[in-house]
Amino acid sequence: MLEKKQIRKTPFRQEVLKLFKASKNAISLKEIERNLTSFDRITLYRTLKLFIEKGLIHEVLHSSGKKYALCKEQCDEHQHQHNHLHFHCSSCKESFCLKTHIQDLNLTGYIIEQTDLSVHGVCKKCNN
Amino acid sequence: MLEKKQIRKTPFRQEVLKLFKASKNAISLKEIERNLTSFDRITLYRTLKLFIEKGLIHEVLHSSGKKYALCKEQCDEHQHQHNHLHFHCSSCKESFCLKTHIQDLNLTGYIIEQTDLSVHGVCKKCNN
DNA sequence: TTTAAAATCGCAACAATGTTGCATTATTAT
DNA sequence: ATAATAATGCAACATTGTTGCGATTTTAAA
Repeated sequence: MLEKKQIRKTPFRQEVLKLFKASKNAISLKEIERNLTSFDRITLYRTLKLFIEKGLIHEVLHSSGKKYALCKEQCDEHQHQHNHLHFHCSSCKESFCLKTHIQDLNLTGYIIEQTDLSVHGVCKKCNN
Repeated sequence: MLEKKQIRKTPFRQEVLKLFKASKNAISLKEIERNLTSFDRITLYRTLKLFIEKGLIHEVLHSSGKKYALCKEQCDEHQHQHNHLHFHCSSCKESFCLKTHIQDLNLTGYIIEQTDLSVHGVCKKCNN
């Protein structure tokens, strides 16, 4: 099992991971719950938290709630590698609106209503 | 007042708008509450919701909560103009992980730990 | 300016979600 | 097999999001 990300192998965690592997897209908490035969709300909460910390999954944010998805890249407990026009500083908690050039997204066929580019990290001020 | 976005002018709303104008960066709900002399939680909630609907402010999403900021562009009740690698379809509610070329963000001085590029709209399937 | 219709406010109440502590149970390594 | 360590499940609580409704305020028309 891929559980060798320093995550202890338990039946519940394996079941949750299985769900993620079977999902093509990001899934919401409710979708996860709906697909579990039985579950404890708190345990699931902690499982997702751990998976995120260990770099196994990452959060996908949108206005009406979070979704979760397997990390496609080499994420670990120190860093998630996924790509904001809003810079969120984990040190000072400020959110900076930074102007950045974003090339045209070639999303032909899609209707784009709103887009968000966000960056987490440490800002200039805190990086001193 | 800028309240001519079809928003009725009330003392409370003016006070909230004033806060936004005085804020250089996006602000959290708690920061708003902290800067109001007195407030009703529900009224504030509805005020923000209205401001967003009318295109006066927009949400800034990050993992540990939402922040809010004035819209810099010509947003209205039909569209917010701000810029995801995750595509959120408002029709089927799916979140697609789309591969997109993102140019280097020239954020020298910043430590980048995690970034998210997200797009809201209607996906190919639903746009038929 | 007065007044009536329409919208907002503020409160109660509740739903959903996030979080911690702790005793019990399961997992891992010896 | 067993002891140390971690995970589980429950209670309890905190935070946030949401609706209904009567009282109040705003707006616009008389």
